[in-house]
Amino acid sequence: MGTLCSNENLTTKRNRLITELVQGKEYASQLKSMLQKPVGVNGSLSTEELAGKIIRSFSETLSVLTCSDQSGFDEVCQNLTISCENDSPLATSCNDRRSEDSGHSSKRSMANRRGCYKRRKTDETWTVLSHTSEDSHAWRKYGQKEILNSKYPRSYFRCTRKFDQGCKAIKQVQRIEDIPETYQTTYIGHHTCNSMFLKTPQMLTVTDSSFSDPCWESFLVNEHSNHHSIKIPSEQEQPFTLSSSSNQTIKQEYSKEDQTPSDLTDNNFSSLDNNDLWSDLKGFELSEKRAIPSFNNDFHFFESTFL
DNA sequence: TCTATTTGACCCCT
DNA sequence: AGGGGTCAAATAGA
Repeated sequence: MGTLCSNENLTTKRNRLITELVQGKEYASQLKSMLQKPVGVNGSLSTEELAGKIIRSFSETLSVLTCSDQSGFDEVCQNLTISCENDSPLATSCNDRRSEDSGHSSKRSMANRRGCYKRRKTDETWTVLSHTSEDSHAWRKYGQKEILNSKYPRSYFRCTRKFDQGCKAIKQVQRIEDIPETYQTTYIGHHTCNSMFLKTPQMLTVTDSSFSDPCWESFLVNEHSNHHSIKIPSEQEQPFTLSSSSNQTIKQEYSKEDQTPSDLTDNNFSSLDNNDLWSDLKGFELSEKRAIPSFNNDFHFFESTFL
């Protein structure tokens, strides 16, 4: 991934994004065809291989968008009309002071800490409401806070891979008092750790109960640009079990984890029409309009991004 | 002993 | 100034 963050100019990055996304779409289309006619379609790639390629495509795309070349990322964000709220840099040398401190037993002086604190809200954020605060990723709680006018405290989690793989994903979980047994989970930043890729194939397994659960509710709150638009999924977009059963292979985080690019699209769709990248993407649109398999939110959102 | 969680304090941001 | 995000020592648990 690190090699992806070289000094590519904006045009190069854009082309790479387009290529990756178009490729991913094509793979998803193939996958759908294979699922419809599972026996001996084309005889080329297996469903697993296709799924892997799709995942890889998204990963490449995300890595381009979130690479350490902050200026490039900002440019891409702006061209995507994403409000990244880039008044402050996302990743400064001080942004992750804990990692700098890891291994140091002595307490840092307050003078050294001053000015190093950076809020993470400038990262891409999205919010999910669900009946559980759990998901497929390994999180480590690092704080809890009583929130004003809120009955329940807010818990703060970071990815357990933060130190060994530098994953910057964090989440905040707060129980909603108005809605029983419902948690609002705010994810900040994407997982860059490998655990995501190791677990991803599991998202293909969905239990029937997860589809039929009448109590299932989940929707996203896009916080870009402070536009808190709520996306209420269709029935097809309710594929994941939110129960805290032992089978945790399917969790909502898969959907929101990978749907972020489309999340941007869903909520900022109109604004994209006027930028070059969107025009380019539309230009790449395949002639054959296919529905992406609904068993997977990721694919569905992927489709909605481009079709 | 190691790892995870709790919790009070610190500090940034609005 | 105060709310909220993070740190890190203390504590709990495996």
